[in-house]
Amino acid sequence: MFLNMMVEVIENDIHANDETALTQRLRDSGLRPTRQRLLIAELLLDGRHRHVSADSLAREIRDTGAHMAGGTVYNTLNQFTEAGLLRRVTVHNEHSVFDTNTEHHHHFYDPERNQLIDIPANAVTLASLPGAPEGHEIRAVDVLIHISPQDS
Amino acid sequence: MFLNMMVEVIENDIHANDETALTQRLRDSGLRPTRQRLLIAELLLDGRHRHVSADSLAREIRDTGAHMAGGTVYNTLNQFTEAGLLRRVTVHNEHSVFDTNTEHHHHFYDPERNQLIDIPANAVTLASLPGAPEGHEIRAVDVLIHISPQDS
DNA sequence: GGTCAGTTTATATTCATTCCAAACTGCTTG
DNA sequence: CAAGCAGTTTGGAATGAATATAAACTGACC
Repeated sequence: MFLNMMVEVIENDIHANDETALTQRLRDSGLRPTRQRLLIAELLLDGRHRHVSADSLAREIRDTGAHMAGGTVYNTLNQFTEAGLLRRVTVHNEHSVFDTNTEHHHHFYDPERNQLIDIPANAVTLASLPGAPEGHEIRAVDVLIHISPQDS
Repeated sequence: MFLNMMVEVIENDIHANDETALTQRLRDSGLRPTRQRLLIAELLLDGRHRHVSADSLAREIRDTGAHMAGGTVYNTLNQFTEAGLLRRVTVHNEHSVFDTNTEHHHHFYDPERNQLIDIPANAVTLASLPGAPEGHEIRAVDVLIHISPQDS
């Protein structure tokens, strides 16, 4: 009992700063700092820049020894994204739209109508691009401009 | 019977040029000009620039009165894309990756490893962008640079 | 016309994601 | 600090896009 207590104190000590900081951060974002949100925050919001999918994160959580429902992982990621704690990136992947315009060009994306609008390639000028990583070459450059109804 | 024949001849006449042109185009792309591929080609490869999803195309096909298996629509779209007759565009949608870097930045995408690599925003210079359509404003600009192993 | 590789078909399957109702838990209030 | 409630989590079912599969079909070549 005594031992137990001590352990708890120590644990509190170790995590005290991190946890209260993260707790505050969640609160500031309007999210109740629950056990599962804190765990995900600990894993993702440590300042390192990386890319996770719902699946890879779920695996990471399992590796932690914790259990979390799949839906919660999705919900949390979405909430964090909405709160600006994460950013959603889209990859050339399933759920595609096919363009009969095979010339090089770009797109506006209007999420309201789920609609794409062509932008001629020459309307976007890329003044500089980074070189591709060692041993790779650039195949294509896609610019997707997200638009939304103007704030009034 | 006679009437029937005439109708057929007329139909042949009307479509003769289009069909042989499209037939040729498919052949040139290494695709056997089957009934279903020709129908999709007729719908999509008429020079108009538009965006279709597998689903919207399937609906269009149904509206034509023709029947086509869902899988064939997917297969054909993929084959056309591979042949360069169409272009695949990805939209901010399901199947996402979450980025712990919420600063504005861009990505390399390496399809071999299905991996994203960050590009700092300042490594990409957008010299000019088109204005957003009437009543809309630009929310975000995502640049996705597709890379592949260097040709040797 | 017969043959066969290439296609199409219908169906089953996969996989990411969302939905749902019931159980649970942080927070506030008395 | 107990009670209650809104907000969360849970597990499982549902959805929906896309692919896989095996059997039937068809375009092209002899």
